[in-house]
Amino acid sequence: MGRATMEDVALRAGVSRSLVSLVMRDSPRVSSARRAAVVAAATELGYRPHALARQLASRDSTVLGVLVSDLHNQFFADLVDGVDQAAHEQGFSLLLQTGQRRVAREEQVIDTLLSFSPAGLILLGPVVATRVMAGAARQSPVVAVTRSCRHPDIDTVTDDSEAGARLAVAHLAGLGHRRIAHLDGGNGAQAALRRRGYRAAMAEFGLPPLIVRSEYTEKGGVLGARALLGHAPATTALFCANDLNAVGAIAELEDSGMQVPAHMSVVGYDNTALAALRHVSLTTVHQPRHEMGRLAVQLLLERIRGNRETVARLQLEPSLVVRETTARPRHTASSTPSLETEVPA
Amino acid sequence: MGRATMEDVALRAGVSRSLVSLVMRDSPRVSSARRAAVVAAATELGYRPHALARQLASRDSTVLGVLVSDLHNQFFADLVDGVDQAAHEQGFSLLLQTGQRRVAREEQVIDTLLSFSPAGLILLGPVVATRVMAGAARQSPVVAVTRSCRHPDIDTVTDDSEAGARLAVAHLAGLGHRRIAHLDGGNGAQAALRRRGYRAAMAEFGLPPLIVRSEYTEKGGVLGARALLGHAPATTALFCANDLNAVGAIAELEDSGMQVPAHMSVVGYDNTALAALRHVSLTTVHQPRHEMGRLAVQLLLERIRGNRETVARLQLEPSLVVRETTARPRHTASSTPSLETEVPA
DNA sequence: TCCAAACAATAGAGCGCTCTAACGGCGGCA
DNA sequence: TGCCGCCGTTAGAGCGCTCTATTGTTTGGA
Repeated sequence: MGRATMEDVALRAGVSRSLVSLVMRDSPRVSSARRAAVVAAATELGYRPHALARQLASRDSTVLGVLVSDLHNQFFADLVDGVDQAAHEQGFSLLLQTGQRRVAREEQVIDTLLSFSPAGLILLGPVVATRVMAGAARQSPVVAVTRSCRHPDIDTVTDDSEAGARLAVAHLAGLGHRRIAHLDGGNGAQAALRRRGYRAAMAEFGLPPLIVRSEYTEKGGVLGARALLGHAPATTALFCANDLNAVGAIAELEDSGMQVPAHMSVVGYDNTALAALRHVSLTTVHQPRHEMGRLAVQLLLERIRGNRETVARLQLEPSLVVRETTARPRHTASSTPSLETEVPA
Repeated sequence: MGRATMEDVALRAGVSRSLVSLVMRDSPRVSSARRAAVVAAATELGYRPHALARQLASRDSTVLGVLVSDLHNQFFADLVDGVDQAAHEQGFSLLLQTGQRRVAREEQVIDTLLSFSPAGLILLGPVVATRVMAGAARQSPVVAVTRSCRHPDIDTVTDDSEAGARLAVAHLAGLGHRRIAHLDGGNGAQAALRRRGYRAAMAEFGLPPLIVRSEYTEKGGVLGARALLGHAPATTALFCANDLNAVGAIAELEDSGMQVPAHMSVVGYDNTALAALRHVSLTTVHQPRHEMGRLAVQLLLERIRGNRETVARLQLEPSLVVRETTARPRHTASSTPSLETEVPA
């Protein structure tokens, strides 16, 4: 397998190794004659620069370390995709490992990633302690995505989940709903913010909040909806922790003979491909995850290239995507005329 | 950021660099006294071996290059997850890039991955020409997943898609269906095999085949179902290219007033998380993708460790997962009694 | 005609590690 | 007592590249 080295190319082209190096790096100060000779020799030998050796010698890396919480979750897969595309455009490669939502494993992964001295580190939905991230930040720039964190050395990219929750509540209230419950995301990332946004929005509309403990999974949605039907059967609308949770809730509602949206309106969060499926057609809050991945890379590059020293905390605006799981409540015509003026079309 | 080197540790521990190297590699022939001193010095300095330098010097890599076709597709995300777990267990890291289903990009990605001289290359659903894979195989062991390929240097992991197609048809025929159509996967990986399996199985049951050109996407399912309803409205069962395709088909069927499975039974392929959603509850053919990812790593390690010289072509047996989108046809009771004997329960 | 400046090319010292060969010191054996 | 072999340790030569400093070689201006 012994691949050709720079030395081989130099020998064949009748020049020094240094000259080959210059050609490989597209230096302008090489005569076109020599350049041609080197290029010819290189292609003849099938030469390809050795990335590791290059990075060792030049001590700047073209690798970005990526820790992703969980690839089973479509949301993170999309984030990785955004990261990959942006990195690819800038000539970077990804060294990727999954953390499986376990703290110990994440710590180990961060350690491994750092041992490659990457140009930067991107943490997608990390659950590890801020202290650990800060430790990593002393070796290499770090960006955390979907995880707010106040450390001055760690850039973050998140969506404004409070605003997102408000969008959902406002939409439902605008349709005339008054009993709007929230199946929350438990201890998951951003769950606290969505809860807070929900509470604030409900207060704003003068409605009583009702939060059911749940989590970011389909099963969580099933159980949450079941609990809700038991405790508060009069509820007419549901704001779910995320799309997966919403789909679970819908399944449970339908199993108990209710129709969505006729008997219950449901809103999800994330606007994953799942929500967009015609068979599901879920009204949801859009989080621009592809864009978030791209931005994470951009922030990293700013640090790598020394264009920025101060911390960056990007918060993207979510938007509402109305599909077919939300509608006016059925029997509340008498209580909603005042709101109708706000909903022209 | 200047991190500690082996030299620093050696100096601090009062030993040679070579000795530190031995300790870092857990060599047995180091006195426990010196070992302790080195370990102490290393932790004090926060020393971490430099993976790149190590690989350059020892010329064996702990990195596996991974080309993944498309992370948006849950199927591939799951494959990557399996690969990641197996690799992690064996102390390998993944260098990952996506090919976006484009040949040119895949070629470029393979080139980039090789420039890191990885221990091996895993191609998940590649669309690139066999010739290119063979070229890569001269630099490093290569395993292709979900892509059969006859080259003697390229190991493969696939499912037996012909058998999978047969499972689907046998299930539907067993329920009493006679007009079973297939929305195919076009030029996609394994699509030709599923077509062939479908044809063979239909022939086996003495049924007339009907193949509608489609693709591995939701939209393909929508369009395919529409075309089917136009051309062959008497069809009572549908075997779809994959789950995504099936979900699209179901949406279209429901939009045209049909009920699944009352008016049309639908079977998918892959058994992705999507199919398992209670709201979808799709009968489908299970492909053990997590396992396939693990096996890919295992094959690579066999080559890397020199335990095998001959080509390996693993073909996994798919299995049928019956859920709620398949049932007996409605009005064909008179034509099916002969089949009922085959379906005891 | 001469020298400075500009340009092309190269030598050689690393980058942080591994690994072979060799070293010194010790105990065991004749 | 002398020699051999073993063990723990180390020197030093790379791995394939980058990059600074330096050497030649032209060119242009005075």
